[in-house]
Amino acid sequence: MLRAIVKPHEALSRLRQNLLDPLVKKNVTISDIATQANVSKSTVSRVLNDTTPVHEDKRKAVLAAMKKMNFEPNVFARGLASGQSYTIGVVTQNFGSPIYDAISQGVVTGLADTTYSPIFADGQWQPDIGEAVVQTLIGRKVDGLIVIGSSLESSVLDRLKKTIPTVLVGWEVEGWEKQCLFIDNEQAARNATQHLIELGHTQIAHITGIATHQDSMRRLWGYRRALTAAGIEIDEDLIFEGRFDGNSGVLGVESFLMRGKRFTALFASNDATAFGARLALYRRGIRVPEDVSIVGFDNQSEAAFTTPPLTTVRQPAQEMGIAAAEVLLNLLHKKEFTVPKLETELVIRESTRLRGNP
Amino acid sequence: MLRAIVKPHEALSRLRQNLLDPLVKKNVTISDIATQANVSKSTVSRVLNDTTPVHEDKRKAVLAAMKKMNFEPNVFARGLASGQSYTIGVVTQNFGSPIYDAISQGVVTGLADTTYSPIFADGQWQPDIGEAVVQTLIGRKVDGLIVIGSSLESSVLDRLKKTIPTVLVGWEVEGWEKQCLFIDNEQAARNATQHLIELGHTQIAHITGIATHQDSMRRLWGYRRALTAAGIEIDEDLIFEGRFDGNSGVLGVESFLMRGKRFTALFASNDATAFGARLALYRRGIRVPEDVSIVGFDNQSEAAFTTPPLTTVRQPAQEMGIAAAEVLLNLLHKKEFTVPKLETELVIRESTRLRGNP
DNA sequence: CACAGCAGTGAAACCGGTTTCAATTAATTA
DNA sequence: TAATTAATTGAAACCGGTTTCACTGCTGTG
Repeated sequence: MLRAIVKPHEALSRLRQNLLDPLVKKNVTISDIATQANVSKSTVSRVLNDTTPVHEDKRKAVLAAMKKMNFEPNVFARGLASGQSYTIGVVTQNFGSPIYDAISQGVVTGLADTTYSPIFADGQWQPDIGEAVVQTLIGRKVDGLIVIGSSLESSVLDRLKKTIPTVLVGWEVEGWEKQCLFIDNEQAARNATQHLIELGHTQIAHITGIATHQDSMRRLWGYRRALTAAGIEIDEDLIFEGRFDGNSGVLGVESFLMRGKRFTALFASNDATAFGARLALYRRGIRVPEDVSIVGFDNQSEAAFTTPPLTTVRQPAQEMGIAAAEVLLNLLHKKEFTVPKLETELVIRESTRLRGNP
Repeated sequence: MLRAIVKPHEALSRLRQNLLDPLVKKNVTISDIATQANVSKSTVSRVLNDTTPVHEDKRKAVLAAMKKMNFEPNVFARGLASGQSYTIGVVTQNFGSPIYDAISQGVVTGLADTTYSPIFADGQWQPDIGEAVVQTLIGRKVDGLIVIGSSLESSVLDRLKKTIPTVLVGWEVEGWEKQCLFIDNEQAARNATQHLIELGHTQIAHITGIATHQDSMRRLWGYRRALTAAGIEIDEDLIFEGRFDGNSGVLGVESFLMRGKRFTALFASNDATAFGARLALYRRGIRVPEDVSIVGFDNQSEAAFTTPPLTTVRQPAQEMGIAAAEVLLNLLHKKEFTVPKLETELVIRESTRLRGNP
């Protein structure tokens, strides 16, 4: 016994819609499916979300109808009713920086084939912009947040923690152990410096990143620790405060040279800085690696093609992004999980070699 | 005469909500504002959207109430009712490529301070992925689309054209003149090659990008035109098919050298390729620019710090992104506008110089 | 002075889903 | 075989806005 369950007003509204705009492909709604499959809206919704058991026959009928009519649930209706948006907000420290872009790309990969989509926002290196941007994302009802780089102040973080599931990538924050992905910058920097020491260098310069930036501080710290551990006295004049960009590399080297500081090796806080440093040396006719060895950090794609190819620390950026997506997904589904340990790797290329005669 | 307009069920539901979850900051809705300002929901909505004139007194009352209660309209409810999402979908050719990232960044900038937010998706260089990704975005009810790079097939484009306001950036498509932003790749390539010719070079090699890619074809074409115009015969053996990456640069140069082809200058289809080429020359002990001059394309940030700094064609990537956002906004608001003309610029640095003795 | 026209407004329908609640039916237990 | 329990299911409320429609005063016109 078939029944045609059509509410008077629903039929009317659909009719009117079609009359007014006959060219528009009418949107298939859950009600259409219900009619087609001869069940109620409720049942269709149940099949859709798998919340309550539905008799196999009906389930099949519903699925068939959905397929046949090419049904796609309306995200707004769904969001309004359920409160979920299936959207993840991603705040990046800076759009266009190789390392943050790579992490972002990882997030995209990690979210592919899930029901969630990322929506990106750029913190532009400024915590207050970051805060505003988070606000916008929350206004857009994102289900979760991934914050790349130390783009927020701790007060904002505290608030976030009780507001919305959040994962931090690329920086370590106390109290966030379960939802925080980062590499051991200090150890990595130590390894990098150690590599130079093992090659016989003792006069090793360092150009830092943005001084207040966590990565920068830890890399500087690792550099110091390596030197100290090797019994090499730290010369503060061989440390230059940079800003993570090519220009800092140029300025740093210029500064050392103008002050007559001697050094046979240089550890740069990131690859961009290393590129700049390499250029400054080139300008002075100082050879790499014959006269000065250089180590960078990040292993951005260009590092393999500089002259000479740059020895650098590889960050598993892509993997971090993927892992961040996974952790957040687990958080959202309240599943148990452990935060993966992320390892860096020193990629030895041709910008470093045994120290020659001083 | 004040009236307390509170629907029984609304009051009840709010009460229950608060009882159940007293810690949760209850969401302020349009009804709350209506009650507070002593008007109807309709009026609040009118103030919110400025659709129908509202008496000044009431408007003020409503605005005051909204401010006082810190009201933010629910995007889902709004989207469901109005059909607008205030979201722009951005499909990029490839996440992580400097040039596309820069355009994306421009879009972000262009959309800042508007009511629209971008939501990004990565086409991963593959048209079919691009298509899927567009589908997802449409499923998310984006109000408009920005497609960066030639990431879609023309059949898909045709469909898009009648479905949703779309702007194309970084590629030219017939029939899309009013909503298409691109640079004159051919002219730019011609200028770049011309620059080499003016420096006295006649044996000028070229490494292309992905052969089927529009940018690549046009740059190749510009290269040919410049040579022909200068009366230089084109040597097909001096053209190598690359893939827009560093490795292509290495392979290209290796290929020329192994076949004993002589050249004193090289035009690379992009900077990444130029970097690779420069490395290959370095490996062979061939100097730049003394023995070989190199010109790249894109002016990505690293180009200024290579040894020597790379002469290259600057693309106004950021500006293109900004312009794309503007054009789309105008499209959405059905405003008149003209598509801005975007100019490239040859940035002459130190990788090119007068040809020495052959 | 009667009537058309317009600014302003509230009630209620509507957008398209989810979820609660009660009812129906089938299966299980005593 | 009667009573109880579990599995399914539909009706209706609800999410929070927008928009249509009808109605109230006022103003302008003849």
